[in-house]
Amino acid sequence: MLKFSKKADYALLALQYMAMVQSGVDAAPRVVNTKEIAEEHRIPAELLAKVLQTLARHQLIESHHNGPKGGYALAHAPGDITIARVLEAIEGPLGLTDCSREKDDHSQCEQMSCCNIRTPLLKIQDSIFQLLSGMSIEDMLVEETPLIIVESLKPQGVVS
Amino acid sequence: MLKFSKKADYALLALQYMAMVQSGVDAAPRVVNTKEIAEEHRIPAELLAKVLQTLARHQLIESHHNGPKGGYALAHAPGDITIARVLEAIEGPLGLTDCSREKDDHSQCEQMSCCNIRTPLLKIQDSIFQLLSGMSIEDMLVEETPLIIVESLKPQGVVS
DNA sequence: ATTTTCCCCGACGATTTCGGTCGGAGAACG
DNA sequence: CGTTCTCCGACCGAAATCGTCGGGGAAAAT
Repeated sequence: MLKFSKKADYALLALQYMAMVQSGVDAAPRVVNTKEIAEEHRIPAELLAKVLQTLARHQLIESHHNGPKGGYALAHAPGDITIARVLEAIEGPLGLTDCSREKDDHSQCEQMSCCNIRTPLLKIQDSIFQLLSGMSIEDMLVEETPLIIVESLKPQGVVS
Repeated sequence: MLKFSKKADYALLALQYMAMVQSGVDAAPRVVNTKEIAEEHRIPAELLAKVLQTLARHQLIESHHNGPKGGYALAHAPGDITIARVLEAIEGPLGLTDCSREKDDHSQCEQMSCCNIRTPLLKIQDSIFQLLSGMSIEDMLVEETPLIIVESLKPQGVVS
């Protein structure tokens, strides 16, 4: 039902927390560890650990494995970490249809050479991607979140 | 990765085909059967049958079980069948987070009473819903699909 | 009237993904 | 030097999904 996975939820939760810590009173690059985030949000620590290392592998956060004082820190400014990037890091390249990112092999969509819904779906997909790229971790820090309006216009020349 | 299920794809394919048939030369309420759609799009007939049953149960199409001349027909005008309705019929109520449609029982999100990302995610969810509600089966009939632009503005009083 | 063809509904099995858990390597601190 | 803490990769069960099959009812065609 077009739902985020729990890993994606945990990733956003963790990133928001890390941004909140870093943008707080102490601007120093304080490092937070997995356990702290897990206890703060009441989520299983082991799973969060895996999520965080995935984020680290995709360069969204930096891992400081310095023993007991180790942990993670944001690799970029909160405004540069968009939700689209987070989702792509966690759940792979996002796309509504299977025939979105397939240019090398024409395996699946050969069945749909007669596919009439491809183009409009790609339009929607682009719009969603644009939407997710327009919001970043920084926008999750303030209480009053930014407003996003979606305007749908049909340029079919039907100027009423 | 924010992907449609195959059943949803099949549903959209079938609805577009039915609309195309009905809006074609013969405006008569011609009835198409499952086998015809399945062969036209090279998809397994049994699964498509189940999808069509679901769509009929949700009043999106009407079933005419009239023996060999039976089949399905759209229950509404193509412009009234939005993608959001189709998705909700196939995959249940759509929502990005688990805590979207829960007002009676506060089971899950009790863990996230300290959830700071809820509000912005709900905003995104509303935008996506608005997006999916803005496009209908009718928009999938024309070659040049309508354009959907997403505008993200941040009314934080920062009038630069 | 019989047969065929269609819609309808349930149950079943296989495959993939998701959620969750475990033990191992490396670095700081006592 | 050993303990403790961290990150890291591999592993496993549970669950949803995709696809299939068979039974039943009703209307048209034969």
